[in-house]
Amino acid sequence: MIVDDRVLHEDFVPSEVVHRHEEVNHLSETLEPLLSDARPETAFLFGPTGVGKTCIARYTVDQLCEQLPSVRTVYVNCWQEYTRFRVLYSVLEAIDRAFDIHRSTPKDELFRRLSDADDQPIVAILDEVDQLEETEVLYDLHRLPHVSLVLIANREEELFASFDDRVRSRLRAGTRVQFDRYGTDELVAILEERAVQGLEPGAIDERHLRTVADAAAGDARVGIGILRSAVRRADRRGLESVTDDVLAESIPDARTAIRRKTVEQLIEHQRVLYDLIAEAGEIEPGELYAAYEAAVDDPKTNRTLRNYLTKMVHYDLIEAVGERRGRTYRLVDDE
DNA sequence: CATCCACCGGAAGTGAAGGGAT
DNA sequence: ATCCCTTCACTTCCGGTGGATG
Repeated sequence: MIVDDRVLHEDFVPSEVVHRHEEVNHLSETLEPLLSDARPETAFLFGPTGVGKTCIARYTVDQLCEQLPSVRTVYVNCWQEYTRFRVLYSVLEAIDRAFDIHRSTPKDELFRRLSDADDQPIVAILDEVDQLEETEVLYDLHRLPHVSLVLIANREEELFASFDDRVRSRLRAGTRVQFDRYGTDELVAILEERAVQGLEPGAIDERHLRTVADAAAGDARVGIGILRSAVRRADRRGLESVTDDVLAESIPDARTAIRRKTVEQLIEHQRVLYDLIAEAGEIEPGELYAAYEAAVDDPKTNRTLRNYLTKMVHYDLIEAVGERRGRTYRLVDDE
């Protein structure tokens, strides 16, 4: 049933964009000055998850590369690379200037090397930039005339709130591209395109795609996840095409899969906290700390737990209700 | 109303790990 | 082999805040 597995992967970049022409144009206009050797403004892509921000950024930058092969491009996911060092390192790595750089290399050396590498323009896509812990690195990159930035985040206000003053004032100018939730029809078209490219003809019909799109509620990532899960399930059962039954089983499956993936990224002690909160439903900090200390062999300090908890709130896994005294923690409910 | 005090989170310090220089 | 330097996860210390308590 599956012809090309990659197409059903969420970070696949299609060769043709189904919707979002307007957004693509807006972004490519912003980057256009590069063609005449000028420096583009910083571009911001805002919108909820699964609306194609990452995909459109990569697609547009790829297109630019075809017109202008000399431009170097970097994609950095700030969820993983959240320190100044790691971001700078990722950029250097992408332009092949990362040789003999290691932990003991001072950060300023990384920056110096990057500013020396000004023979070719660099376009850096920083995804999930609101996860960045050392936002000064944006100031660093912005200072370099040969580096252009494409910054991706969920909400503008929250992103700017996390910046320090210097970064905020430098980046206030810049182009904003807003992405809205897909409608069902748009999502069906996107899924159809993937099905055409990745599946055997007739593997899934339009009616089922519509069901998938409805269940995904405007989130293409969830939609593609459901599609992938349904097709695999049907394949395992030796079916020729996706049926109602298979689809019904795949929907809840794919919905929790994304969260599960995030939970898996947590380190052991964070997961203990997560499980304790899940078990209690809702729990006060004092009680949570006590339960944690009882649950593990070598407990971390209270302060470290608070760091873990704020991180997990950031990841949208748990939610803190109330302020200071009287606060409780609970899991984020799945609408 | 005054005073606790549970909790939050910033700042600075510690020590392990990794690697260069000598 | 030794010393020195870095980053990074964690700890120690502490000031601020506002609901709880009498």
